[in-house]
Amino acid sequence: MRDTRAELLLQAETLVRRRGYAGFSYADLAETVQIRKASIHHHFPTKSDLAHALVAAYDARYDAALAEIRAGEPDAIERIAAYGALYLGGVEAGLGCLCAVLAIEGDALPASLRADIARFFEKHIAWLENVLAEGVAAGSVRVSAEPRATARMVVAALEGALLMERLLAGPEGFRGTLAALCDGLRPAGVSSGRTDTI
Amino acid sequence: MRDTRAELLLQAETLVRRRGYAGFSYADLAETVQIRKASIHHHFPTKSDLAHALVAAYDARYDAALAEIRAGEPDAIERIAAYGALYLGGVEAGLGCLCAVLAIEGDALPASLRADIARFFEKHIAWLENVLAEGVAAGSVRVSAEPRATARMVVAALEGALLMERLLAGPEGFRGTLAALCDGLRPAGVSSGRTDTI
DNA sequence: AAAAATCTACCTACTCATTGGTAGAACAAT
DNA sequence: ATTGTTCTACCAATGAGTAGGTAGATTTTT
Repeated sequence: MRDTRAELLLQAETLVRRRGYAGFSYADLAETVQIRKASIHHHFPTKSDLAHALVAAYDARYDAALAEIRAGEPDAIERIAAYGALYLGGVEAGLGCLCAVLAIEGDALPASLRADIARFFEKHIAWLENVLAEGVAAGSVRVSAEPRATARMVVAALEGALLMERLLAGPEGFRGTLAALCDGLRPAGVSSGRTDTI
Repeated sequence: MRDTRAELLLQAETLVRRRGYAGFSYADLAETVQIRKASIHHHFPTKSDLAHALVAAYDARYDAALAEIRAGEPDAIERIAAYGALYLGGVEAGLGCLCAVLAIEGDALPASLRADIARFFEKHIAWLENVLAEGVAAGSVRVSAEPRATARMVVAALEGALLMERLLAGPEGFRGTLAALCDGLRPAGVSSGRTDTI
């Protein structure tokens, strides 16, 4: 037995992340999943239904990952490094962030979808703000501005790096940015852990 | 007399930056410029011709802006703040970065266009690397990793912030990220100029 | 347990608007 | 008179979405 719905979600996600929301069609998806176009409409009546489902699934996966990082990693900088590593998978696979893709086409999207995407980002910012605040309290993080602004900056930097390095230097380039980002948050004098400088 | 070509470039740029490359059509453009669809093809035979012209014009404007910043502003951090302020215009107008938009839809674009976009980003990175290196030499900038990686990080952070804050907190949010970014580059102990903390 | 009704998943075969793009005529400027 | 610009009038292909039907599994009724 084959879970067509899950297969549709999987393939649609990679199509969107590769070519954008407006850049892929039900026909494309039908071909990669080996199903008729009309059958997709059975699972996802409209394209924006599909988009909503994609964001929900993507968001849920990130939720799980964030919780796991929080549970498994005590150090703030390491948490951020682990968070950054989540994006790395996208760079390696040549896929943009689903929500970044949708955010960019925002004006052509239904408002409800835009709200979902906004929530996705806000959630990440809140998570990071928390991580940073704990790190500051523990003395393992040096934040110049308020943690909130720094949290926004971290998400922005990673989203931007994923966007850019997919075209430029690939994983190599992304790792460099991640290292620079983490180094900037470390208290003075402490060197990086990833960029085996020692 | 009316410069139709320039008008087409201007309106096409805002359309792309608002809705994405695949998300706008010659019909849309024709309507906003008040011209027939076929007349656009006279100026830009194919859609990718138009895209190339858009990137070229955009790139040229940034070239000019970067040169002006370099000439008019001696301090490295202030240069970066001024560079960031270029993006702010986009946030205020609700427009994404043209090259970010195109980068995201990369896989659906002609390779030559992708090359143009890559060059755009590389140029910015090189410019920032230079600014940072000079700043380090002058003692006005503290770079933890190599300047090259930090330069990539700065572009990524600004591109990401533009992408994100257009949906979230707008100019307010963007300015926060820019401030956090600049603060992170300042030598220890020196506070921000924008975030009137004092 | 058998029969009837319903549901799920998929199909073929459309609709109809929109897509990028073309051909060739009309108009405008020099 | 020629060149550059815009037009009308198309085209074939593709877009999302619909109509209506079929095979098989499940549930409900008897």
